[in-house]
Amino acid sequence: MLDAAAERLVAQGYTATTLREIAADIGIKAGSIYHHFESKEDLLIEVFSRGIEVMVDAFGDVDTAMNGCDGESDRLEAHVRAHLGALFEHGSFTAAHVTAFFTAPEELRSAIVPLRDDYEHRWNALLADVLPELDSARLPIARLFLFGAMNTTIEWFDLSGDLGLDGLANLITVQFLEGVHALNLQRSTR
Amino acid sequence: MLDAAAERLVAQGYTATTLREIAADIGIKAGSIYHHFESKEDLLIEVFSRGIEVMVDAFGDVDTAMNGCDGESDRLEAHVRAHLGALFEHGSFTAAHVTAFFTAPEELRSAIVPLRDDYEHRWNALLADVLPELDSARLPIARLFLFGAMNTTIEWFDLSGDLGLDGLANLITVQFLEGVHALNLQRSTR
DNA sequence: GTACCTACCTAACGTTTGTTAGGTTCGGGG
DNA sequence: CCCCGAACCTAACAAACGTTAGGTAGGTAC
Repeated sequence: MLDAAAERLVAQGYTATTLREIAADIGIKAGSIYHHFESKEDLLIEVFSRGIEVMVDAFGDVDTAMNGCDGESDRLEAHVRAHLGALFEHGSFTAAHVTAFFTAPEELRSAIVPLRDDYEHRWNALLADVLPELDSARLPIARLFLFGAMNTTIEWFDLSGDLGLDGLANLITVQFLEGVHALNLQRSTR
Repeated sequence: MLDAAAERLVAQGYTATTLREIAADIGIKAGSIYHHFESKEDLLIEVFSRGIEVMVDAFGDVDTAMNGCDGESDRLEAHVRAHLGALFEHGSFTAAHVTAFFTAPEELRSAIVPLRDDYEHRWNALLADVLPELDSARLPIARLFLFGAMNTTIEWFDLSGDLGLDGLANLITVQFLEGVHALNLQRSTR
């Protein structure tokens, strides 16, 4: 049911996602949803929260898997890969979060913002490690550029194409670190 | 009235934007809108179209203003500045387009897509000029990265801050061309 | 003065939305 | 066997939506 809600969110945004549709998707009636959640807002808060949980978990998994043994740029690429994985490989929760979060009403958003902040802080810390020479005032901006590049991929990236998520992660990372010119060196650091 | 509709679109997305609200914003009643437009869809198609018009016009103005006399990276930066200007300085049409387009129903979107394609082709041509050594298969991907960085600025950039749109355009351009490391060289090419 | 047009309003229509109250089914525990 | 709770359904509610028919005010043209 949370999966169905997430997919509707991706396709239609907050307001256009109706409880009757979600219910129909899983073969029940709209009123039955209220046995599990107190309201539409309650249900979709859960969806958005899980979207962040998936991202945070993926981030943490990478951190524990590679403890300081690899190069910094490989470490960054692994985290980019994990973020893309959250977007494309772990259901629609993260995709729903990224696409529909800003279509949700303010009071719902403010309940989620603390979780978002936590994830953003992790990325800031990672970027501070990987790019120690970068002006700390520029660090959040660099992160936002990177997020922009990663998150808009849901609008165009074809999972079934030749590139694959590994290739995409490599492309985004080298482009981020070294600029467009480096885009020719495909899979160079792999 | 189109301005009011655009601002509602930015704040709430397609479905949550109601004709009664738009009408109230400009001091008339909902029914009166139908004297100017045939339907809600008709009205919002006009808003989305103008969002692209603003971008295309800004792009064209730069092209005519600087005919080959400047360096390629300055030319790119000028176009980035123009795109950001369309987002922040020419009403809410472009902002509405970028944020709410994907929340609109399919049949509306398909009426707008040709205009979007036109704008994207202009950028592809520009990037092919500025980056002649870049693999042409990677060119649309490079453009999407750049669009991602530029368009997500509406979610975080503070127009009243110290940086300004000129500074932001410079930051995005050098980051795009040379990678994050270049972010320290603020306003270097100016 | 009459005719007409533009811009707006009023009042309602049918539909859809989130939500709720009350009822049904069914499996497991005492 | 009885009871209870979980999971679901039916049927309706008030509110809000896009949309429409018909009416009104004010200006312009002849």
